[in-house]
Amino acid sequence: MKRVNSNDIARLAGVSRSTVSRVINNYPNVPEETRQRVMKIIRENHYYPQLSGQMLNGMRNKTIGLFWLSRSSIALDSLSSSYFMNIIDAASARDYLVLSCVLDNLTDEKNIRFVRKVFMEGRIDGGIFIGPNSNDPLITELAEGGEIVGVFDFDTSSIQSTSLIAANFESDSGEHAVDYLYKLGHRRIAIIDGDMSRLSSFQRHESYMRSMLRHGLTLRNDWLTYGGITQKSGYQAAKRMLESCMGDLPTAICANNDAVAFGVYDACRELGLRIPEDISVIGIDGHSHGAEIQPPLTTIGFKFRSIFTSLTSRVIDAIEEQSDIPQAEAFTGVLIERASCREV
Amino acid sequence: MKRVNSNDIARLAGVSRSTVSRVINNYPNVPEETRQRVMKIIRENHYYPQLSGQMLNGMRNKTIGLFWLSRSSIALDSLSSSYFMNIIDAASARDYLVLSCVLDNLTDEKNIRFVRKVFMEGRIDGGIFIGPNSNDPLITELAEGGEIVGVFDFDTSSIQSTSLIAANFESDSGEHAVDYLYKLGHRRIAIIDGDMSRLSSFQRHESYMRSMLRHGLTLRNDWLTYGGITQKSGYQAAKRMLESCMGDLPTAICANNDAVAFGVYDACRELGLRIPEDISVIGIDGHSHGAEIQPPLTTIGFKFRSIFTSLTSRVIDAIEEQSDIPQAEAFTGVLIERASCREV
DNA sequence: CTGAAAGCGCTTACAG
DNA sequence: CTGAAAGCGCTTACAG
Repeated sequence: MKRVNSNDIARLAGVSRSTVSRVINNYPNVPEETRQRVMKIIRENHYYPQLSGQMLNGMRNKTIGLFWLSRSSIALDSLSSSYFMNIIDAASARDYLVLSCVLDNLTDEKNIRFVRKVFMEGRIDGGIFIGPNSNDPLITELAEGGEIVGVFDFDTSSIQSTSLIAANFESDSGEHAVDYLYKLGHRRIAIIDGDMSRLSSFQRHESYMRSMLRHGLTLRNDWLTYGGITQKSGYQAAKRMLESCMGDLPTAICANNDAVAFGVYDACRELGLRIPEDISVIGIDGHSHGAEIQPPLTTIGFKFRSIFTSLTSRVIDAIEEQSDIPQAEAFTGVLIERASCREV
Repeated sequence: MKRVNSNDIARLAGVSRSTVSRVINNYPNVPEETRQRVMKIIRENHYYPQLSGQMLNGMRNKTIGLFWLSRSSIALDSLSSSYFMNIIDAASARDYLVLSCVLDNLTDEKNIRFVRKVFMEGRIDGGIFIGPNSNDPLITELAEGGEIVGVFDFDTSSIQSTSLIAANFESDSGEHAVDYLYKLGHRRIAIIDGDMSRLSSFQRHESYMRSMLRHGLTLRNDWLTYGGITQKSGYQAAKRMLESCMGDLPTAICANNDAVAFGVYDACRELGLRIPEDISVIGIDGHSHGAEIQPPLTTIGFKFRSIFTSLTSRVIDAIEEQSDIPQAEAFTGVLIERASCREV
């Protein structure tokens, strides 16, 4: 059962393959009558132009690659699954498809070769990376090689290539968090940092510090600790930190993100600390789970749908060679005041 | 900056394009020395064969389409996000990529055309559908047209095409649930059904009934209700059902799946019913969230990773034209006894 | 407005 | 073991 091709359609419609192609690609110089006739034959015979033929002529694939890094942190996270949905939706709205890949890291030679291959084989018109280290060399290499690359949470300052497109968090969410706690009367504030190789974690760290210094608060070593970006790492960091200063606790904890804050909840529960009675907790992200947990988590919330829609659609703009595409956009967070922080 | 092609490699290596192709495709009749020389040139020049050229010669794409149905029920569900991961992993282990599409339904003409197009354009070698109605005509059409189609939770009994591959739940999970409650002494058992157009919901319904009848239990209309497959629909169904028989409550509720069970929890909380003191609840699925919720949910658990790995790898087997591929596999659930059911 | 022809990048009988 | 040639299914200058 041979699949019908443009030759068959041409013959059946009594035109040349050129004309069939013109109809398919909506060339203006085809009389309406011819167009209708050809379209009818196409429909009747269930003809679908083969992508491979089209691509060989330099046409676009209409596919973007989605590269998810650090599987462990996203596996069971509803926030990631909605990221994913947002990207598919945004691509779909532009008539693009999404090829999804999950990678543990971008450092193994095997993974690097894999990503290069996906780009170079002509499978995708561009790619989006979620969760890479800031300044990852492969991403830079691809962008400088002219590939269209979108990245969530990436430092573009050192890269000139216009084919690198980023969507980032504002750089001062940490300040908002500390300022809010300060306003509630907190002076004894602990900080759990994330993964410092990620732009957002680094920026949050820096902006916590800025606000602490601005308010003249003491940066106590036993109240500062490195965590990670997962709930588990937040739990471990909080437990370690709180146990080390049990007689002299902070009154509030800034968690690098909401998942880490959930980990802080776990640690507090285990140590018998009530939130917010004994200790206040503030996150950053606006994870939907934060509204369901007890007590509901106060956080700096972001509109992830907008972030990913913007990123995806700018990547597609770049693929379609539009001009004046903003290379990096930083999104603003807003305080979502729930019940995990109290006045002191 | 022209991309290097097989001609360039041939010239640089002092061989013909035929030989370059033979090296790339691991033909046996190439002397090791030649192979090495060609490979070296390929690496040095960062040559990647264009997929479109290869496909035009009938080679495989090494891509499978993943069609997620009923977006609403999967959007924020960690179970779905792990389904997804399992499929990508299983495909990746076989060197296949996954093109992901999300669709509300398979009934809109627009969606039907979209799916047909993805298959027919030659983008994918086969596809996997998650969450379609049992007996969906499009899936039947594709399979009978010779496309390789894998489906999760699908009735294959009326379809002869060997290119249709299914992974299903065992048909008697409902019996396990009711039998367990019976063993705990429950005689007043309520049932919340799911979406009867899905094979699993229908089978669970039937097997609840079977067990109820076998034990001689009364099927009371006010204790039977239709729900859906989401937490929200479970909440609504449970609330409606419980409110309608407040003076004469069942002692246990069988929820069509774990998400529905979570909805039952919500309804019970709202109505002031304690689980399991006032009413026992049992789910089906083995959702990880069930272990975290209070009280931890007793359920019939499935190994989703195995289900999706099996489905994906059988689809790839079919793509690669292997023989004796099991067309439908039914997976067995095991009782996970937690704290939501008590003895009466 | 339209067709014949060239060409995109590959693979694979075929012939040697 | 290897190359020249045909061909996969399309699009697009080009010429009319």
